[in-house]
Amino acid sequence: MRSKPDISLEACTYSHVLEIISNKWTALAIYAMEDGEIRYGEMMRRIEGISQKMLTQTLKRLERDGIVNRKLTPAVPPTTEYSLTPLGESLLPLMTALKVWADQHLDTVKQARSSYDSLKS
Amino acid sequence: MRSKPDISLEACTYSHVLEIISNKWTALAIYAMEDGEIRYGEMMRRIEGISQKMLTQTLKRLERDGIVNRKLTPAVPPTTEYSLTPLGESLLPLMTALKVWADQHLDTVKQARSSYDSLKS
DNA sequence: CTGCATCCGTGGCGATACTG
DNA sequence: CAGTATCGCCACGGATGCAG
Repeated sequence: MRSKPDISLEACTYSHVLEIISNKWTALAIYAMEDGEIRYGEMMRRIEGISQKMLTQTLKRLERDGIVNRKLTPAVPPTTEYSLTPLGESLLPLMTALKVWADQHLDTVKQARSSYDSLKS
Repeated sequence: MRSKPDISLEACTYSHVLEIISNKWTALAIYAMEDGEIRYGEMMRRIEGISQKMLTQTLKRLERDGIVNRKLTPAVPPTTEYSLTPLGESLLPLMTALKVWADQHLDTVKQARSSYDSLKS
């Protein structure tokens, strides 16, 4: 019996979720907002090593996906508050689950890597 | 008041998990193995659109991370069976959680995207 | 059958400079 | 303060050909 392809990128829904949250800075941006509203500059200061360009780009994507709310106050100087939408907050349990797995198993992964690398050297 | 960065890529453990599972074909490869051992060629046939190079590369990474087991039978022609390790199986609940979220909220994301795009056009 | 080697295009990301 | 614009690097991934 020969099988036809039954696993596709389009049909695999969790691949699409990963597209949303797997960008380099996305998880950190969400993490910065989990306690409520936060200003652009405050995020810059809290997230180590992020550039203005990447913060802007990351937030824009999240806003487009309906995960983040952008509240602009046009004054001089202007202020912008970012916060999670209900949709964004629904991601938090997922992130937590990832974190739990990480805390339990990341050491094992690191060990597997180093033993694999030492064998192949 | 916090003025120092307290969120970093290194310290954020779920960023590391994402590095493991967020490659383009990784989720699909794991998905193909969730029912048990499967041969290389069988995976090629089941996963739509994957190339040999990417399947090999994906499996190698997963093997290095201790997520996948590789059982080579050197015959003519050779056969190779891939399967999830216990560590790999511990990822399945995570994938399921992603899938559940996807099924519940992916439509909302798509709507948010199209309404965002129509506003910005 | 199960890979590895190579070329190459695309896009993510960083650094820097500029603006309302 | 909160962005935009531009340049350049490099890893990811696709296509193709070769090998044990």
